[in-house]
Amino acid sequence: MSEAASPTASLDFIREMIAADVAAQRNEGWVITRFPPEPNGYLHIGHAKSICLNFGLALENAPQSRCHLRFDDTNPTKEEVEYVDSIQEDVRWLGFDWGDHLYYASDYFEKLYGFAVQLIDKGLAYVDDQTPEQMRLTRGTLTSPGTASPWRDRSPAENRDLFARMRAGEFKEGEKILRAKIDMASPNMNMRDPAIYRILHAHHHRTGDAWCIYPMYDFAHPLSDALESITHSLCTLEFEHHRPLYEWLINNVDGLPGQPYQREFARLNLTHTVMSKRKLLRLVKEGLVSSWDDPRMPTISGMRRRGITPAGIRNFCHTIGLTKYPSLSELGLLEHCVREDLNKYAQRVYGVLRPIKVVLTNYPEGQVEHVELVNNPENPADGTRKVPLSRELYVDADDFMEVPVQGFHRLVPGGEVRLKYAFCIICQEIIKDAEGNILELRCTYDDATRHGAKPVGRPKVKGTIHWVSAAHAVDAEVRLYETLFTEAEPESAAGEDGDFTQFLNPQSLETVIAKIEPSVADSKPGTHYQFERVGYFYTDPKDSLPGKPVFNRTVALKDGFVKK
RNA sequence: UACCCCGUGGUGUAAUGGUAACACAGGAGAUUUUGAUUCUCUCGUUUAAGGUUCGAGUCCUUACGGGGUAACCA
Repeated sequence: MSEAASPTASLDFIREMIAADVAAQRNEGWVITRFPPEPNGYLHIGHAKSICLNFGLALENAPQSRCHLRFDDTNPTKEEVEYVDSIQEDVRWLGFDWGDHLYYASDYFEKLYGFAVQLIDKGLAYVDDQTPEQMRLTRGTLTSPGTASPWRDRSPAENRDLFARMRAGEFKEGEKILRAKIDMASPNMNMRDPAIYRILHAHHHRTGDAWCIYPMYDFAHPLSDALESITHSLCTLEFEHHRPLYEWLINNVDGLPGQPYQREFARLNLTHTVMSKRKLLRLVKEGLVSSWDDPRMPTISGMRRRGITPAGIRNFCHTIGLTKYPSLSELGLLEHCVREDLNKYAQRVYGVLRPIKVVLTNYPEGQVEHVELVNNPENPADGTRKVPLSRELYVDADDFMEVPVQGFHRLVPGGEVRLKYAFCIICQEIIKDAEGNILELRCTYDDATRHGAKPVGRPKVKGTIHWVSAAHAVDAEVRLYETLFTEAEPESAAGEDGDFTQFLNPQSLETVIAKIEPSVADSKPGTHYQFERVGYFYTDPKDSLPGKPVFNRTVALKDGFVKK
């Protein structure tokens, strides 16, 4: 893959560590990583960072490497098959492949149960009868140690019996819990006898009703990693304090096939959006966006629907690097990566977003000619296409100014502009209705300025604009997206008690009926285009129909024209 | 007010004790029948104070700043 680190490029701290492990022949030089989502929601661009890291590592360290996709499905009350499916689709779409290595933590429930019994036998786990409330109270605080549960010193035999009865369904939820016996006075809250198995009389999307006790993340995760012989377990910074517990389990459970270790990196933060599942859910639930795959959402499915490309996302993830610094990346960088990708292959077409009619008064009525346009100047192999041209046209309202500002060199009254690949026109007259709205521009064209012709003694026409033939143009719904939020950091701007939704951008979606050249009328849903001089657009995979196309603006083109 | 992690241009990263570099963004210019692309130039940086050293962004100490942590969530 082009974005893979070249041998000369410097390594981030994770890759450096892994390179050292490989050099030292740790695990015989194997690098086995995993991407371990909980199937309780849709993936977003933050997950993409982790996906690119874990799957990227496998690619970079081939052939002694692989990356597993493992669903961390240990909480049946939150998980659904729908998410299992969408996550797989998203990872594949991003361009990665787990081969045969698709796993579920729930596949290990029996083994995990055995490991818990092992800890009980070693006197390293006990069944606690305290209520969740009592446990919270006796755990202590950030500044004071916790106190031991009265049940902390039950014998292994009693614990084993109780744990078996938990599994058998003899107790109600919250009545009993299995805890690791570590250190109630540890400054690390995670080491204060963490819960490792709880009672949940819930239906699991894969194991059905086979279980009524489920392992906690802190217990299941390291042991699942070990069972899959994962060598490097990479997660985000908020799990840093869980590392001692991760290592405690790896060190205290016997018979593990692998000895993984965990390292943490900073999660992705992006300007002008929110990333937490809870907040994204709120946007969907309150109808502030249309769905999880609303093109304004930072979800993978939303970005896909918007026309953001996998390579664009991968390059973005590569460019932002990997550190422990809690950075905030600019949305503009993602947009740059997407433009850079699309520029290479998106076919150019003409689309007029805000049409103004132009009548060429000296062009023969009823005449139609076909102008040859280049499909992609970046790639001549893409060839050309013919686009009809006639007496009545549409040009973009943005390309006309009745009272031009300084530096504006498009169409102005009495001024000349080039219709790209056709000829130059001069605006002779503005026709308005009673309210003063512009109805049409009456222009004359100059046959001597046809494409390729180099008339001598004429001042160079600075402006070149795109156009469509009015009679031939097709109406298309075009969705123009802006940032979802007006603030770069909506959460911080809202403050502790504030509501981030107050910074929702009222202009984040504008729908217009555009006039597009006829060649894209039957565009296949899911096709990328560059509307010349305007931006990159994507035929909406859900709503676009042949003959009735719908376009989403992926990202606008950079506009070098700044009004003074 | 406990513990852990982190501080390099506006943003994101690099420099592995030896000339602070790259990308994005911003600015200027060239090219251009996309005000795009491409190309050139430019802007601007080691949080602070001590210490170690011939030499510190890098090692040590302290301060300051930012983030994280007290689910039977992951």
